[in-house]
Order: sequence, then C-alpha cells, then structure tokens
Amino acid sequence: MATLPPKPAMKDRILETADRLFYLQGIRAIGVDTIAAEIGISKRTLYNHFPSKDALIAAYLERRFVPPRASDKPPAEQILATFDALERRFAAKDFRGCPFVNAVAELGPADPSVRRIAIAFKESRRLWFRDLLHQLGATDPEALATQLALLVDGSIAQDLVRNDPAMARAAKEAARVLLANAGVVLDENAAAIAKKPQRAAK
Amino acid sequence: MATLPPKPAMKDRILETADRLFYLQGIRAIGVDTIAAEIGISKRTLYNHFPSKDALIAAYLERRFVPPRASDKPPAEQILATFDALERRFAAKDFRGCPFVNAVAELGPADPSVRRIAIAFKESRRLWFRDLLHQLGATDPEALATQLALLVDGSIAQDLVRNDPAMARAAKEAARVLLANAGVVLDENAAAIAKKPQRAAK
DNA sequence: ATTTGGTTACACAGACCTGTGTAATTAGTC
DNA sequence: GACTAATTACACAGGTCTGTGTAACCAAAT
Repeated sequence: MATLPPKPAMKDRILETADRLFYLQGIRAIGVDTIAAEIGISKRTLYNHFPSKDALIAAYLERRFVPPRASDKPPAEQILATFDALERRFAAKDFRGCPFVNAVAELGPADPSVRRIAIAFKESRRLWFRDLLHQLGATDPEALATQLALLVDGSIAQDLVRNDPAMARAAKEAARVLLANAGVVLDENAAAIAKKPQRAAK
Repeated sequence: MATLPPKPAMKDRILETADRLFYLQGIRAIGVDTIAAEIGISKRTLYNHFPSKDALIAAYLERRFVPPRASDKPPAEQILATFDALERRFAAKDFRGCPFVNAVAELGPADPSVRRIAIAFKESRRLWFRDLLHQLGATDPEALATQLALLVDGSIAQDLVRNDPAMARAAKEAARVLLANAGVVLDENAAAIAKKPQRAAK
C-alpha cells in the first residue's frame, strides 16, 4: 500500500544529498550521476526536478543561506557564543570551510550569481554583528562588526587548511579584546549579571 | 657536454602560464590543453616537462610559496605594513584570494599534498609574526601571532567575495588594537622612535 | 654532415561530464 | 478497471579532460 507518502520530498532528498556531496567534496568534483546514484534514483528524475546542474548549485547555496536567528540572550554573549559554535563545527568531522567562500573559489569569477549570494551571506552576518554591537553601545559598531566578521572568516579559512578547532578560540580571544576596546563590558559572569537586574558589581 | 643548459626557459614559461591561469580561473577549470595553447606550444612538450597535471599543480603551489623576507625595518612597522601590502594586492585587478586556501577548497581533502604545502605556508607566516612580536616584547607572541594570521586570512576571504580592499584596512585597525593590548608601543612615528639608539640596536 | 635533443602535429584511447529522448513501469486516484 | 503523474532503465549525443604513441622536424653542436 502506501508505504511512503507519495510526494514527501524527492526534491528535498536530491537537495540534501547534493548539499552533502558538494560541500564535502567540491562542486566541480561531483557530477549529477554521482548524486543520483547516491540517492538511488535515475539521473532523469534529478533532471525532472532541476533543469540543470547550475540550478542545483544555486539551490544548494540558497539552502545554505540561513540568516543568523535572533536570540533573547545578552548581545555580548551572543557575539562570543558565535565563536563557541564555530569551534564546535570545526571539531566536527564533516566541516570543510565556508560553502560560499569555497564556491567562489571553485567557480571563480565566471559565475556572478554565486558571488552575489556569497556577498549577501557575509553581509547578513556583518549586519547581525552590527546590530548587537549597537545594542551594546559599542563605539563604531560598523567598523567593529567588519572586524568581527574578519575573525570569523579568518578562523574558518585557517581551520580549513589546518584542521585546528583552536583557531576558533583564538578568534574569540581577539574578539574579546576588540570588544573591550570598544567599551563593551565583558565579564565571565555576564550571563548571571544580566539575569539579575542588579547593578552591583561582583 | 660539460655545459648542458637545458633551456630552463620553457619550463619556466609553462609554470608561469600555469600559475596565472590556475590562480585566476581555478585549477580544475583549466586543462593542460588550455595552458599549452596559451603559450603556443604543443601539449606533448608540456608533458615532456611535467609528468602529470598533478605535478604541475604541485610545482605551481611550491612556486607560490615565498616565505616572508626579513627586513631591517622596525618590527611593529613590518607587521602593520603587511596589511598595507594586502590592501594594495586587493586593489589589483588580478587578485583572487589565497592560492593555497583556494587549492584546498577546490581539490578537497582528496589531495593531502596540497594541504601539506598550504599548512606550511600558513605556519611560516605565523612564525614570522611570532618572531617579530617576540622582538617587540609583546605578551604571548604565540597567541597574538595566530590572531594576526586570522586577520590576514579573514581579510583575504572577505575580499575574495566582496572585492573590497577596505577589508585590509579593517584588519589593520584590528591588528593595532590587538598589538596595543599586548603592550606593544604603537605610534604613528614609531619608525622615528625606533631609529633613535635605544638599546642593543644594530 | 651526422648525431642529438627538444619540439611539433596529430591521432587516439579511455574516462567522465551534462543533458536529452523514449518507452516501459509503478503507484496513487477517479 | 481506467486515468494520471512520477519514476525508471537505458541509450546516446556532444563535449571535455588527461595522458600516450608516433613520425616528422629543426637547431645546434660534433
């Protein structure tokens, strides 16, 4: 009988598999045959869902574009937690750098659409930093947000070649210094302090 | 027979052309035919000088590996000048990111030799930073050198996607803050100050 | 003038790639 | 059962790629 929902998501399965293979092994290194074979479908089915490999690549990158979600945690914590999350991702076996940077590096300047979405992604993260810094009353949130973005991308690039999650911690330490220099109050117990609306210092 | 100048010109021409094409358009995007055609030689000649494309790729990366040269300028200036040089390179039309990071991103984890040389390059720069920081008496030169390397690679990655030389200036500003925080004296006239016979100067 | 070594033209093998055409097959729906 | 829509197997066109084999060619040194 209906062993499977008729249209659960063939398209999703294709995208999911393409994502994994593209990201881990490179876009140019993976052919559509490989993707179809990995799922166990025919190449024809894949082309029934995506008109071309380029369309699949575009969908892959768009799927990777998840804007940083808002949080109710203290802004300073959110910023620093970014680097903790990075460190966790670095430690994972399947981390292979920033998919957008990699795609630009691979596809080169020939593909402007790839560059467009990569720019959008980088900018969205920069703006996320900027707004948090603004909430914190940092001096020159615009410039500092850019600098934090540099640290994020720098640690990603370094980890890509070195496979060393400590790069995330180094970035975090640098971020701490930059934040302090911008007048942001940084305390190890910042979370606890923020939770208790007291003004008493420790 | 004593002198057999095997015309190094040809091999160099091949390498030079391969370098330009590989770097600007990507290693996978350029075939050996394209390289040979660009020089105006036959593909056979190319294969007479390099046994395989992989060998050519390896030679290309090794050629790109130029360790930072020593200088007699004040260490702090050398460090900051790194970012000025970056900004100049970003502004150039033919800048396309770090060739080592790009190669790792392109060739993926399949090629361990590419990763090896990329690691060596990154480490050589880090050590160059570290030694300068040591001369400057910075606190924890080891950690700070890593952080400066993050800024360098971060600005390169950001410029790769954004095409914005200002990323180098942002990195320089961040570097200034980190240096100051490590106790390094930073003055716009640092050069003049350092020139004055302070202590054991050459 | 003959040997020698690098080079050339060119064909070709063997892969792999994207993308299509087609007819048969399945499964869910009326 | 009949209709519909997705999927399948499979062949194939046309392209690109790496790498090799071969015979001719050219220049300079012997």
